[in-house]
Amino acid sequence: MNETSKPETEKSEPLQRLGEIGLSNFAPYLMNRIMGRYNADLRQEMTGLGLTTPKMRALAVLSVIDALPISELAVYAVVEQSTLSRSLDQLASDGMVRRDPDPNDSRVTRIGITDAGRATLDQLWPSMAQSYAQMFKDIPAEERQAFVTTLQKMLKNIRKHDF
Amino acid sequence: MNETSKPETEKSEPLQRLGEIGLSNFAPYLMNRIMGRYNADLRQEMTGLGLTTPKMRALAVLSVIDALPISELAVYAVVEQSTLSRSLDQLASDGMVRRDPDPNDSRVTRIGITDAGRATLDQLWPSMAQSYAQMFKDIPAEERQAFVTTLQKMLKNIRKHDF
DNA sequence: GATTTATAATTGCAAATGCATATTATTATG
DNA sequence: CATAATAATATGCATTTGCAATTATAAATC
Repeated sequence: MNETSKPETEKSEPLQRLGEIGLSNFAPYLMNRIMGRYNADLRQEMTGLGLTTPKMRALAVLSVIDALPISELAVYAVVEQSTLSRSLDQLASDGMVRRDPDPNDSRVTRIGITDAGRATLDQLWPSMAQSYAQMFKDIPAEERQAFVTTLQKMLKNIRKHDF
Repeated sequence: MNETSKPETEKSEPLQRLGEIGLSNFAPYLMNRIMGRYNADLRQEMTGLGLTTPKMRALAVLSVIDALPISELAVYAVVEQSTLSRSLDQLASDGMVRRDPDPNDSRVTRIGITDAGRATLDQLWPSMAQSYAQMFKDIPAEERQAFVTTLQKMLKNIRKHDF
């Protein structure tokens, strides 16, 4: 038996509908809404730096894990492969990344972030950190940690790759 | 003094960088990545029903809160106003929503979901519920509840409107 | 080792997106 | 009560996006 805070009038249906759950209790809705705001807030800053969301994400990932194959970068950065390909065109022509051929597999292109790329990301980082702080305002460290732990489990549950 | 589970080698910097936090500890990254997968998984199902992400979100919100002004629907559905306007054109011509003039303010158009709209959403719902279940697989009810509670706080922290 | 199958990356193209602006209606101000 | 400022929605337009197909390379199978 699973206990709930308040006993419901009915036993659980085979499939509870969204109206019954309510938007504000439906985690995917809340997450989409929060990230929508976060990303929209950031877009403004990015525009000033000549970045789009995919370009920013690519740089952000590369600042942590450099020299990734494009296909892996697409997964980490959560950007469609074809979109990423074109974003990399722009980043490369702006001197923010390099395309290096993989020595072992000539199908693969590895992407490296340049100093200029890091510098641009550094300019954006304060805004990202600021939005991050705003998001977690008044949420105690313990709760934040628990939240991130749950997120890590969720990612493991739904990701298609091992990274 | 704030205590952490393990004492770090250094006192907290004025601005910790992403590389130091690590992607897998950075909540916005994890959330974007999880929702990216969730949305991409759903997109496939939606395509078969003639829906796009904005159209689906509009229907999902309307299934819970009907007769919303377009501007409010845009906030709830996390879709740009102009994008939503066009999505509603399509939904209306497919008979999934109605545009009703607001009796008190003739600038406002209120959107109502039709039976056909509900029926389409019902067809999609099993996939959404399935992705939802997959996301929270092996995560106990208590932890899910705590997670949602944190999300609700976060939304309150970053939203621009009172709803 | 030739042929099939699978993988990485790019590109053509139609559709979707977001910004800035236009249009219409409402509210606030002088 | 005329006029200016604000608000809701729609639309023009350039850019971005995602899907499907293409190209090039590698791995698997016969």
